[in-house]
Amino acid sequence: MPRYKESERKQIKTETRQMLLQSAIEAFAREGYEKANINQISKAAGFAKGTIYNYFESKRGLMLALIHETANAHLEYINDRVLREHGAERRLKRFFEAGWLVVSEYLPQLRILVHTLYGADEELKQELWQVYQPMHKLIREDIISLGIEQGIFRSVDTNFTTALIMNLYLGIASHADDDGRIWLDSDQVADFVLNALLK
Amino acid sequence: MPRYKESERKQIKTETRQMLLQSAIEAFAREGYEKANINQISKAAGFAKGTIYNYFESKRGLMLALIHETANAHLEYINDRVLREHGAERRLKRFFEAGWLVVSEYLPQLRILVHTLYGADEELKQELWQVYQPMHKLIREDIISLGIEQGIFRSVDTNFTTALIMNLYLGIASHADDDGRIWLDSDQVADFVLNALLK
Amino acid sequence: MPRYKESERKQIKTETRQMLLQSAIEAFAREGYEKANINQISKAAGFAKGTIYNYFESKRGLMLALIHETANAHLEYINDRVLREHGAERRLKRFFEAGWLVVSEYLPQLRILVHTLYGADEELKQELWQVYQPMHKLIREDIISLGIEQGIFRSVDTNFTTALIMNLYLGIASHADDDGRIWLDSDQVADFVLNALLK
Amino acid sequence: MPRYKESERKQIKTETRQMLLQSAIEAFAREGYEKANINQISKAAGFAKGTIYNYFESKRGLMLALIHETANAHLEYINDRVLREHGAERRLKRFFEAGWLVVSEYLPQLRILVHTLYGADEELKQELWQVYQPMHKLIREDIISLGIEQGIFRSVDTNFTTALIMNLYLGIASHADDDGRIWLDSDQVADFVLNALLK
DNA sequence: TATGAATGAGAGTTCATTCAT
DNA sequence: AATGAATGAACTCTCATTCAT
Repeated sequence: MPRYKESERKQIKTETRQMLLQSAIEAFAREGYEKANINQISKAAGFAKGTIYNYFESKRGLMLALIHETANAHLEYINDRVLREHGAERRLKRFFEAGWLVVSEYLPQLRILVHTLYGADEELKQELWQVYQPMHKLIREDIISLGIEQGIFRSVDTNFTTALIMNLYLGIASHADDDGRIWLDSDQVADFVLNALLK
Repeated sequence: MPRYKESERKQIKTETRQMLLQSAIEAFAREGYEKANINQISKAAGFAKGTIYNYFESKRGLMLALIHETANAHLEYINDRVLREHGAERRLKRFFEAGWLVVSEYLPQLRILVHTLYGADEELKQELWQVYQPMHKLIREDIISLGIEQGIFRSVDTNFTTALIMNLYLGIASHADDDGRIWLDSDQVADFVLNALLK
Repeated sequence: MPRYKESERKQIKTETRQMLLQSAIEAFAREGYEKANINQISKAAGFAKGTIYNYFESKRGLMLALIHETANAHLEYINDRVLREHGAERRLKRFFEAGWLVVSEYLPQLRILVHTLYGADEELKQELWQVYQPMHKLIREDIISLGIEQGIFRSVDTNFTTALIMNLYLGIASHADDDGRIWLDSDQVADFVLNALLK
Repeated sequence: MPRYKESERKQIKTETRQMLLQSAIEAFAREGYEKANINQISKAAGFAKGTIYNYFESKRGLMLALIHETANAHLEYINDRVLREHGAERRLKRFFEAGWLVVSEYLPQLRILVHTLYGADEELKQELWQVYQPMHKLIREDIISLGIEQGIFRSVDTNFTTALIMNLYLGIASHADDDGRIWLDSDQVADFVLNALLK
């Protein structure tokens, strides 16, 4: 049941905010944070320049909000799908599978994620790093450690392996084409990793 | 007719160019291409703001020059070290080892490389992609195909595996700290990959 | 939805635009297109330097807008006064008379016109040439051809004579002093031309 | 020191100077004074940037020198041809005829003349005005006054008529195409003026 | 004399942000 | 809440000029 039965105004505000965020996602993904233009974002969302400042403190505030909302959706999406499985091997495959789905469903958001993670803006990078801790935790504990406990994975360094997997995922996903298609197959990548991990 | 030695001028010109490039490398690595300031780059190199335009056509021209010169040095560095070995397994280890050395010797250049490769600027991205073809070729033909021929690697898809390796290398290298130290050990990464490749 | 009157905004916008144009007219007339400074034009109009770009695309766009608006006013002014008369001789006199009035009322605009028409900027020149076609037509058809039809002018080449008259007008007008006074009398010039044209 | 060596130097200096001037003529005619580029002028003449400053004080000094040298050549050219005749009518025809020849032989110089005379740079304009006094004098005294004395011209105001003639000449000449062709015939223009002047 | 590397004032332009309405 | 006119710092780039060689 809906936790937030709100007044009409709040509803409008929320809708406006969502439209602005959506517009920002497209702009940041296409142009990058620095080049993206606040006025264009507002206009593309159907509002005037100033409107954005009723919902976000600044361009940076907008970016931070966007990072948080994207991360939450992203984490939930992956979590759901991974934890449906109970074996480490299938969870790993699910991870890549879900990851590939994220790319096709949330392509621009993922692009922003990659730009930020590999970009020069340290503050944004830190923010992302923190906000994505749950995903690292998921991989480390609910996949790798689990696999070791289950006796199917070699006793690898879990932090190390988590980092490798995240890097692989992001690195590959970042090369998706404009329709969200990735030229590497999720199964192949999963197999590659499994080959390195399985006893 | 000039009375001074032509070579003297040439040298001054070369030195200035190098100082400007060095300054640009630091700026682009620290701030990213968009935020980096052309005038500050000139100033930081010890020249007036206009000087940079005696050597480079534009900010973008400077960036492109930098990409090309960095790539050439980088490629040569890796090539040299990898091709000293003749076994595929040792070559792979050498690749990561040399890669790790590159990070500590050419940290800012590598940061620029990563920013560009995972950034939003498609034109620069294309440029990088092309200029780094020789490194892809090195991995694909002189390491992976070789290993398969030598009968020590499984018959993996060479393009696919090359892409994975490049992504791993860049992804991990991009997290080097400011002294160029990488928290993942080159041997461990090589082992991870070898585990996935060795028969 | 906006709560203020839409018309109110429109008016502010129109007024600002006019002030910027006026300021530009003075600057371009005084300094010429190349030397005139966009920021100073904004400042002189009482606005910050960026404001001009809310109204005009670029320095050149401002110049083009100015050319068009000036030409329209100028053409209307002359047309009105010339076509009040019905004899070719009186129309010719009126043409110079009105032309002299234009100089005193629109001195800076006329200076810009002359700078442009005799300047090196081919693009602006073309623009002017096109926009002033109606005035050539007025002279050629409503004055010279008319005079020939009315049997009072010799059968001169109408294009040729139109060109001469325009050149005379602009050449002389360009030497107006800073109060818009021309040291040649409009009647005298008209008489000179009439002497060449009357049977 | 032997004198021939001295003169040789002067000769070289003069040649260099002439080449620079020639290059400047082309640049100023094509681009206008403001947009023309000192470095390009030097380069086009086959010299380095700095060389121009061995011969001229500044860009403006170069322009002034150019104005003077052009004017002298121009004046001499016209004077010669006009004063060969002894009747006012033929002198007037000769004036336009020679004027048309000047355009085809000295097209870029004439363009500079026109840009300057109708441009916004008051200082250059003044300079031109003064340097062209002899031509005004030629028209006023050796053509118009003469014609009146000879009883073939009406008793027009000589200053006034001189101004008209100069304006006609320059205005028309300025529309020469890039090969120096003028679309108005010199005889026709002379006839137009004679019609206005002859008794 | 000729050179061309270096200079730095100054130009046009962009755009995040403010704020009165 | 929404608007959009106005702002001005900041940026890239140009180019006349200087000067050591």
